[in-house]
Amino acid sequence: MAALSDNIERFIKQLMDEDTKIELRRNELAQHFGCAPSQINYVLATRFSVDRGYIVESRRGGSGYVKVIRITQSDSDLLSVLISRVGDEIDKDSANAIIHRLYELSLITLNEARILASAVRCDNVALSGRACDMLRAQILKNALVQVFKNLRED
Amino acid sequence: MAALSDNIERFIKQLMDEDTKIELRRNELAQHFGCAPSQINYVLATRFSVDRGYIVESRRGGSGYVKVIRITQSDSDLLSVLISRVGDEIDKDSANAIIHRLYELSLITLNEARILASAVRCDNVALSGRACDMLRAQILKNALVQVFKNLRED
DNA sequence: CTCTCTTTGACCATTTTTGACTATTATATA
DNA sequence: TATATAATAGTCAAAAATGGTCAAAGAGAG
Repeated sequence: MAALSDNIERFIKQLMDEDTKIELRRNELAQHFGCAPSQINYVLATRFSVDRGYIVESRRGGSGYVKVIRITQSDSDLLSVLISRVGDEIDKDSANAIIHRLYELSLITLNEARILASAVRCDNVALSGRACDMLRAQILKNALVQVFKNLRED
Repeated sequence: MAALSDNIERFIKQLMDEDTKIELRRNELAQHFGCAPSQINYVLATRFSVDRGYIVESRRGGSGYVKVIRITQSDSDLLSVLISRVGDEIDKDSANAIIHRLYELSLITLNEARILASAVRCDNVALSGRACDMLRAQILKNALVQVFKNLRED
């Protein structure tokens, strides 16, 4: 069995037992487990992905950190549904429909919906239809993650 | 956990809580935080930039000082200033500084700031630096218009 | 034996912190 | 008044403190 990764995963989940958000020091953690620091990244990438209901944020440099945030199960389900719905490219109408839905579910406010819609408009941008759809998909997916992250933090 | 710079930033902002203008002694402040005086310059440069809505003035020599001034502007002025600041292309850090400023001015909420920042990230997008900066500028300007439109409606 | 998942390590990127050297200005002194 | 001195602040590059990436080696499961 792949003990190390599982142990690290368990350790992090224990830390999160009561809180939905914790802060780690990558190097400390690696030292604690006597492994390479990049091992921590591996665990975060494989066990704490968005699909599994987690969001990871970090900052480098002096007093840098790694934050792990848990989103609720139902939120995470919806999030992954929406993300796969968006896919690699999405046209403007479908994007707007998704934004509208988020608004109706009260997951975002009217202002947020408008900002999102404007971000996803992609007109005035010198990109051909296909490239535009791909770009829109990327922006929308980034924003979706953000929306759900916000939900957990409030 | 919080970095020295973060603490100094917070300290200065507390001093400015009610006033739009304060005066500091660089060396005193450095001593208070037990750090190199140039650390203060670092904080001023990274956290109190014009993009973030501050102006810093100083004078050397006997009874020298450092003044920090928060820029205040009417909304409509601000919109045009920001739009021309964004221009036809803008890098990520400057864009984030502007978003941060909108948040500090309470013109957008934290959630909105995050959505905007994510929309403007442009990573994962197969675009070269220059094209990316142009795209970012376009998205940001669209969103700015939206933000200020929303303001008028509330 | 092969395939996949894990683990490591060398190299990269970012942010903060410090220090040596420089520039400016008020004030005391000749 | 001219000059020296002390008191400030600024600059810039190096060092320190983090975290990230990616490809290759290792280990287990079938």
